[in-house]
Amino acid sequence: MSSEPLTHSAAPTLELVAAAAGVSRSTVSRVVNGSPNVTPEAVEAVERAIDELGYVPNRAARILASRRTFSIALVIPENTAKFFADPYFASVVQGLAMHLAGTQYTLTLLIAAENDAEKTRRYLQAGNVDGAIILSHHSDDRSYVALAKSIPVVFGGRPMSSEGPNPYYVDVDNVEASREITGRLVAAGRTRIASIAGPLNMAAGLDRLEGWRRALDDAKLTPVRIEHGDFTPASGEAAMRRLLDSGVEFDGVFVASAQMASGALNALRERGMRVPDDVGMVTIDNDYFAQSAQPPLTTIEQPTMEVGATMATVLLRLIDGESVDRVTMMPVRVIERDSA
Amino acid sequence: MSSEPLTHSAAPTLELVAAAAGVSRSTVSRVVNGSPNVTPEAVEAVERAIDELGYVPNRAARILASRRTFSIALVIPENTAKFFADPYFASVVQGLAMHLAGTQYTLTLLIAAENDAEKTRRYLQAGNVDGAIILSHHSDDRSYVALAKSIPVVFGGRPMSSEGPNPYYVDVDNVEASREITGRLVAAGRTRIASIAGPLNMAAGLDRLEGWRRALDDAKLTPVRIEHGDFTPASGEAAMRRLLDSGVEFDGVFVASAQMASGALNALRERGMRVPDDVGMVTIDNDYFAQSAQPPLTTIEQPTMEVGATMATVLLRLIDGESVDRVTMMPVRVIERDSA
DNA sequence: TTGTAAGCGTTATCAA
DNA sequence: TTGATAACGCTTACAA
Repeated sequence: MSSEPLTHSAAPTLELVAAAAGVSRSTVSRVVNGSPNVTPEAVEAVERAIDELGYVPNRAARILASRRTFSIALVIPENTAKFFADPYFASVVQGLAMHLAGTQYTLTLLIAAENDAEKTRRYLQAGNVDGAIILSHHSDDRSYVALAKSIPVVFGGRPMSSEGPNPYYVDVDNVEASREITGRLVAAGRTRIASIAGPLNMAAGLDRLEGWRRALDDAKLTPVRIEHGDFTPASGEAAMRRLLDSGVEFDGVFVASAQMASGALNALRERGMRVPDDVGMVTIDNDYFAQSAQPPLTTIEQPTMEVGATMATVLLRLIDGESVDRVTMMPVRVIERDSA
Repeated sequence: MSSEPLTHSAAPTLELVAAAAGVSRSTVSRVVNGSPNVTPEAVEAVERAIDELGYVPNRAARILASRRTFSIALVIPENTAKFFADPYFASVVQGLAMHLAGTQYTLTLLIAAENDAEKTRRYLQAGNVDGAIILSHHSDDRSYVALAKSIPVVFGGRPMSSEGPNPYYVDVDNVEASREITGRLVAAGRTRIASIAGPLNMAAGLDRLEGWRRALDDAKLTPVRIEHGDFTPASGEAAMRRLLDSGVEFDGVFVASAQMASGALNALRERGMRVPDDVGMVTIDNDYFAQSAQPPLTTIEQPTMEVGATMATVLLRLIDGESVDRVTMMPVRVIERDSA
């Protein structure tokens, strides 16, 4: 009772359009694909026919005949389970999707199951997509780096793999960004600066830690202590607890992501410590977590939407056989507030 | 210099597999598609050949020949710009994507440009997908309801449209949920209860407001005041400011989403009001916003991942021509904390 | 500039 | 149970 048969109104084919316009299928195809070698009259007639019939090219047929899929894969490793919850990724994907919406390309979401990465790899290599965008932090992106031998691949953030061809990627200079924002702590007079860092198997984790180190170096300060998290709020909270429990004294902390900072703030509050009164805090990402933290955090803003759009641009150029720089660095900016 | 030609190692075709296995293409096709009418020996031979050659069926060819696309569209209205930033959606999409990963189906992300919804509609009706999942709150989902005449469509949350065929959708009982959680405020002794509601052009906004009304009714309390937001933190903050500025006295507030509650909490804190000391607060969604709020909020937990997975299940059954209930209601549960 | 015709890699029908 | 063979709807030489 609840499901009636569906009326799949047979879509008009190119053949029908040709008949209606009084031309051959080739000509219709040319018009549809914007070939310059068609007389204005023919174009006119074809376009009218298309309009009247509501013709839409059959994607599969077009793909099969042209050997181009006009679709690109967005690969998300499954272990990045909380992927979608991360405002950074959310925004990058949004930028990506919106940019693509302005093109002929379609975005296919691919959750790469860990147990058989094989399945994903084969799908990608079987010519089902024209290119792939890999969004992950993890070091297990080796197989994807290799994938680049078969199809154009663009990474979001520098991949960790050392082998394989030089990957194409879009990123920000995490080392410089961290160094600069940690510098704000120094400028505020903090001398015992700790860090809640990201995982060392992610480039962002590694680089941000390095930036913190350099800032301390610049100021001739000694690193106080490092605790690691995985960029989630909960891990930031746990890391801060460990930091407090360790007994080391610190008056400043660089937290490698705003999400972790948010958690760290909770832990601090729990122990009665105040920011910036008792300890200064700076971080990276100007998302809701940084903006609505108590107090709002001095941080680094990344152009997340643009990162997504740029990844799309780079990939499309690669697909079109154009030459592109392997590395595209996006600018960041310091958002000064009162947490340092 | 930076981009070498790519070697698209020609993927082995079904034909090659047939040759290697010493059978016809038809037989290979049958094996690939799990037809029961093949001798074990043939299956064996074909499977070996497939393995050796690393054969993967060509999607386009398969789609073209079978008239099935094995792909479903996830339609996201562009005006739901902040879509990805919403933990609720993020989680639903995750559940959806992971469920689909276990099937033959592929998820195509479709950002529906507002200016030409036509483009999206055509894409969907041109037979490029087997079905569509519409994730939006808005009332402008009329065109999508109509879409259901052409292809199977499942909505996330009750669509607002009144015309067209009865839509299939997966949702939670927002009225009951809100009524129950608001009841916690009553149970805590609150008597002057306001609400920061969602937009009235979304079913969730409407229903949650209705639930709040009923709870007050149940307790013979008079509604104090309503301010509207759009489910984002910023809108919750603004709404709370308006509520405070209005001068009405209230000792309890039901905020229609945890994101808004998070913003509302900021506004309250800014004015020196404390939760739950001065005012009790309850909300909906047990995401990070509810969990890490100060204080953590008494709220309603929705099975977000399951909602996503269920939408996929319903859609696939529809595609397979099976009969499914128009409405699938998912259970929620109360998370009791100390904010009421 | 246009049309003809040969694929593209599958599935599906029909005989065998 | 298997194998020819004709679609599926489009692009693309090549010829005109």
